[in-house]
Amino acid sequence: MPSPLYERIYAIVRKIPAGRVATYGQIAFLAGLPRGARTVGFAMAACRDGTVPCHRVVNRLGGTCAAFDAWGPDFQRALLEEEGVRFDEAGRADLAASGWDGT
DNA sequence: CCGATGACCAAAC
DNA sequence: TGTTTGGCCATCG
Repeated sequence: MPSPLYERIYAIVRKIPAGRVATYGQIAFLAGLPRGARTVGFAMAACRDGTVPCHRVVNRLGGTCAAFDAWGPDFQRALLEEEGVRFDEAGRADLAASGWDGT
């Protein structure tokens, strides 16, 4: 059972609706860490709960994370596309259209 | 307690 | 447009 901060981050990630993606900075802000995007990534790295849709969490570039690329970048992208997330020609998630505002 | 690391972000070149 | 530099927060040795 990780620190309460982790649970808070996980709770926020779990609140992300399908078809939407949130950035680490956004989650960090909602978690109370306006500048702790790195910490959020660290928490995601330990997201072995299985109940956290970490695949809906992407970096500000709208691209997939290195860890996801490890098992296959297309995996996360296809998964998000399956949920309805729009992608541009650059292969990055369209945060402007499918970005999660926190609602 | 201090130093190093990391699924990052923003600005600068 | 793509790459590089510095800084942020939390965890581990």
